[in-house]
Amino acid sequence: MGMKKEKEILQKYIAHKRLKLTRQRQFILETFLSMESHISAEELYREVSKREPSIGLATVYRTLHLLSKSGLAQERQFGDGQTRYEHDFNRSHHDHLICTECGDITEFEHPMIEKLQEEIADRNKFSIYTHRLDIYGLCKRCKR
Amino acid sequence: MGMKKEKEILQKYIAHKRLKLTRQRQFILETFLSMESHISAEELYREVSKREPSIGLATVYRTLHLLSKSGLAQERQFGDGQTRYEHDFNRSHHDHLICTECGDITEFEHPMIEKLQEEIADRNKFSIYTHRLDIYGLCKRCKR
DNA sequence: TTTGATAATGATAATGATTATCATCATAAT
DNA sequence: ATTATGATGATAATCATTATCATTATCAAA
Repeated sequence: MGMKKEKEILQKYIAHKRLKLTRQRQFILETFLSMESHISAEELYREVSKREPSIGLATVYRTLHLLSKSGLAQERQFGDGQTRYEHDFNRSHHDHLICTECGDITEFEHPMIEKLQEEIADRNKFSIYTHRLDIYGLCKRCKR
Repeated sequence: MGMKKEKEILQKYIAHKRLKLTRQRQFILETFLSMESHISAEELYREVSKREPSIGLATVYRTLHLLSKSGLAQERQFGDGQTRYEHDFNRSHHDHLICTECGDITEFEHPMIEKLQEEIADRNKFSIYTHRLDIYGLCKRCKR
């Protein structure tokens, strides 16, 4: 699997911050990358536990924060009560269609919407740091 | 204060569902309407307690759910860990600019963005139930 | 390559927001 | 007024996440 670049990024971040590269962090990163995007800490923990039962839930949480800070993951809330983490390496900004029936999350990009947002920010003398657009409804499979 | 209409709506909802119109529910609604939008349950509870210290936090939570179901309030998450409730009577859809420095929330409307979203939904054979667009950054006061 | 400083781990207690429980009370229809 | 039942207040429970702490692992320097 092509996760060499991601491992390098983590190593670089860890070196820069004078942290330590542990067996657990490496394994959690590998597992994170092997799973689909938008997983919760609990889901990742269950997957990790299959092959490394000694790794604790707290370490999964800690590592997810680390991945977020190093730019490999992004924390997001979709309103189901738990934080979800999406892959964030070499990804351009995108937004989400969330199916309220099956929980499926589809990503999309729309440059024109971004442009219009800047317009609004200007009008309000607001300086944008980030944004999110979540569209809730039924995906093509669930709307019968 | 012009909250006659809102009281009627609550009464109608309560009658329809065969619930009961209590002193607490009326007072919580009045207080909710007298405060600015986007408050948390805790904030509303503190305000309510000033004049009606006997009203419990659980009742505030329960009443906020009731107001949401009756269309007078809308629950929203802005990522600060607590649900916020906005006034939702006679209001058209709008989105939010959230200042990450001072917490200020400004509302805006942009019909063109709505249109573009429908386009995306069509393209994905997705049927929209609702959406939210939150723009995070610094408001004009906080960006120095 | 040992050593030593210190970051990381795993287990688990703590937290904070929200919800459930339950005995008692209030409302509204009879 | 009576009564059936929904509502309340106090508080225990829940759930996701974070903090604590004794122990272990990493890594840079000797």
